[in-house]
Amino acid sequence: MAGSPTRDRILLASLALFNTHGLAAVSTHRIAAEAEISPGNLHYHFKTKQSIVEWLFRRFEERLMSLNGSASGIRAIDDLWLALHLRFEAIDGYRFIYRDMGHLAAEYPALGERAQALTAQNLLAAQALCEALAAQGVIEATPEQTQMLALQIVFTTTCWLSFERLVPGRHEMAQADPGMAAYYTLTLVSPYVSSESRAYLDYLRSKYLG
Amino acid sequence: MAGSPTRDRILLASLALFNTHGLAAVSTHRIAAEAEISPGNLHYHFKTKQSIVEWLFRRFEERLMSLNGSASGIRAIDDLWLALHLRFEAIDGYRFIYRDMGHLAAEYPALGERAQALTAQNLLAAQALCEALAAQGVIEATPEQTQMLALQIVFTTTCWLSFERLVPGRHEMAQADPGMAAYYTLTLVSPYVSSESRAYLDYLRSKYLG
DNA sequence: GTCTATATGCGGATAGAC
DNA sequence: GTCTATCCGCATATAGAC
Repeated sequence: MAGSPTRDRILLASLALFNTHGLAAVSTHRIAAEAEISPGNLHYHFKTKQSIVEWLFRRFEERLMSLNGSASGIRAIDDLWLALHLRFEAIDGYRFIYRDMGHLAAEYPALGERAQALTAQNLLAAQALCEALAAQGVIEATPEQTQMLALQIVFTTTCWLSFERLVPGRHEMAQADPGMAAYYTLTLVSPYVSSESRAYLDYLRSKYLG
Repeated sequence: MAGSPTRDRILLASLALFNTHGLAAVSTHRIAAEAEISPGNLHYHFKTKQSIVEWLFRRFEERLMSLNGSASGIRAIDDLWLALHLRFEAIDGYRFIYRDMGHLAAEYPALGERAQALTAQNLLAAQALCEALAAQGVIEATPEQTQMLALQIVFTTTCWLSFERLVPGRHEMAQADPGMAAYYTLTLVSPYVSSESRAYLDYLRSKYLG
C-alpha cells in the first residue's frame, strides 16, 4: 500500500490540505509544495489530480467498510459508544469527502456513485446494528422505529462533522469534536433505550459533559 | 428589490445554475448564456461573481429569518408540519448554499460567518419553537431534551437535503423531496409527543407514506 | 445598457534534461 | 525519480465601441 515513500507523502499531504482548505481550493502545485517535491514529480506519481482523490477515497471506503464489517459485534451501549467514536474519527480523518461532496460528485461522477454505494452499505450496517440492539433488549422499538433509527444514525455520522462547522464558536476548517458527535448520536438513541441500559447511557452522557 | 429586469434575470439564472450544477462548477460565462446576455453585460450589472452570490445569500437569509420570526405561532403538530414544509422548501430553493457550504465559506469568508450567524438564529428560533410546544403540552420533555430536540431540528433542516443526494435512487443534483424531509423530522419529535397529540402525528405520518 | 474583443492569471498537465 | 521550463485551456474581469 505504501508504494514508494514519495507517493505516500503526496497522499498524506493531499489529505491534510484537502481537509484544511477544501478539495476545490487545493491545486496540484500546492500539494507538491506541501510534499516538498516539484510539480513535475507529482505528475510522475499521479498522472492527474483525480487519481489522487481516487486513492484517498479508496482508503476511506476501506476504512468505513471495515467498521461496517465489525458492526455485528455490538451488544451493549458501550459497544455502540465505541463504534460511534471509531466511525466519527474515520470520517474526521477524511472530512473533506463529505464536506465537499457536492463538488466531488460533480467533478468526478464515478466517485459520486461510489459514495452512494457506500451510503447504502452504511445503511445496511446501521440497520443490522439497531436490530442487534433490539434483539439484545438494549433498545425497545418497533421494526419501523428501528429502521428510522438506523437512518438517523447514518445521517448523523455522515453530516454531523460538516454541520459542526456551521455552529458559531467552532473553527471552520480546523479539528472537529468526535466526542460531541457521539454524544449527539447517543441522544438520538436515548428515547428507545430500555430501562436496564438507561443508567449506563446516562452515565456515558454525563461523563462526556463533565 | 427587482432593480432592473436584466439584473433580476441574472440572479434567477444564477440561482438555477448553482442549484443544478454547484457553485464552483458554474462560470460567469455560463450564467450570461443562461440569462441570454453577453459576459460583458453581466459585469455591468454585477462587478464580480462574488457579488451575485452575496445577493442570493441575502435573499436566502431574509427568507429564513422571516420564517424564524413567525415561528412563535406554532401551537400544535400541524403547525409544526407546515412550518417544516415551508422551511425545507425555502432551503430547497437555495439548496446550493448548504450543499456547497465548504466551497462557499472558503471562497467568501464573510459569507461563511454570516452562515454561522444565521445558524445561531435558527437555533434560537428552534428552541423557542420547542419550548412553545412543551408549554402547550404537545410534547413532554425535560429542558435538556427540549434543547437537544431543537438542535436535532436545526441539524436536520440544514443538512437533510444535502444528505438525500447520497442515498441511492435519488437524482444527484435534481429536485429534492421536502415531504420526505418533513416526515423524517417529525420522526425525531415523535418520541416526545404527548399521548393527546400522538394520534394526529401518526395520522400525518401515515398520510405521507400513503 | 448592451455588445465584442481582449487582458490577465491560474490550474492541470506535458516535455525533456539530469 | 526528480527536476525546470513550458504549453494549453478556462475563468474572472476589463476596455472601449455602439
